[in-house]
Amino acid sequence: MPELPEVETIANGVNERVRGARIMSVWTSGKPQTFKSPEVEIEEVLTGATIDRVRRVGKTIVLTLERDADGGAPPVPAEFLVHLGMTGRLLVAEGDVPLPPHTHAVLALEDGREVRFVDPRRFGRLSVVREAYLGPGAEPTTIGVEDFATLFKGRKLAIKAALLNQSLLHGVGNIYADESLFRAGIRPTRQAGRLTRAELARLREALRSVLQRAIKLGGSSVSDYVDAEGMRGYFQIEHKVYGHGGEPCTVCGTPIKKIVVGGRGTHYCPRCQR
DNA sequence: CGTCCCACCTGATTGC
DNA sequence: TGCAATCAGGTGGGAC
Repeated sequence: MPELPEVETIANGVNERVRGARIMSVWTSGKPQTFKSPEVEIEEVLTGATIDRVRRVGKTIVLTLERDADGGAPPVPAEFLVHLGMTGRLLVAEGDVPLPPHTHAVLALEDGREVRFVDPRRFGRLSVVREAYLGPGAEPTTIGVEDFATLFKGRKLAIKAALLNQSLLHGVGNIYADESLFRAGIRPTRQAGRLTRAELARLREALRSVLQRAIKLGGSSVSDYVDAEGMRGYFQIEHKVYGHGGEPCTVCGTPIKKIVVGGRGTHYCPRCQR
């Protein structure tokens, strides 16, 4: 479901609500696939900890934890990592509101509220790490033009597939890959290593502006995405190609094509994107 | 190592 | 209406 702008919206929302709150108890569902760290370890690290802050790294929501030194506590620093997969949600709710189906973790806070992880398809992952989490790749909203160009040098795969590779840039997913390639006028099937300097510069700028605009609008709500407060985003209104296969291009009127690149549905304008 | 493809899940939508 | 096929915002592992 969520890419960088959606994850950032959720992380910021959760941060505002639970920053400084203390976790009194933890419940986990026991679905093994959901937990990248052992459930007992997650429960042990989280229970009694204070949430120092919540931020986004790539597509991962990171909760930085703090503990009193005298509590028989595990070593600081510790971070709780929430990856939402396709359908994951991280919600803050009053404890007396019934748990939605497919809830896999509940952090009960001191004041009666709960942080809940809900994920029907179970592609999401929860884990704890003992050091500051940096993510697998470079940050697309701040990367410089030189570093951006270096990422793709000598690569033979399609630029669309390269944009989705989280160990190069992290945070870019299917929607924003298609939308940034459209705005940069680059066909998704082009070999990454064969883009010109000018095209790479355009792509970096398009990516950055699309991501920042989407963050401003609270992300894209394609089907059921909602932020920590249950609010939808509005960037889907500005999608030019994603989800518009067969419709006329807003720039030239040519029908938008939908093909498969790197196993993912890929939308582009055959006239505007070369 | 780089690249490709599929499995991992459930639910919504499409098509017969 | 009913049911099967198809598709979905992501990743990670195995094959080559």
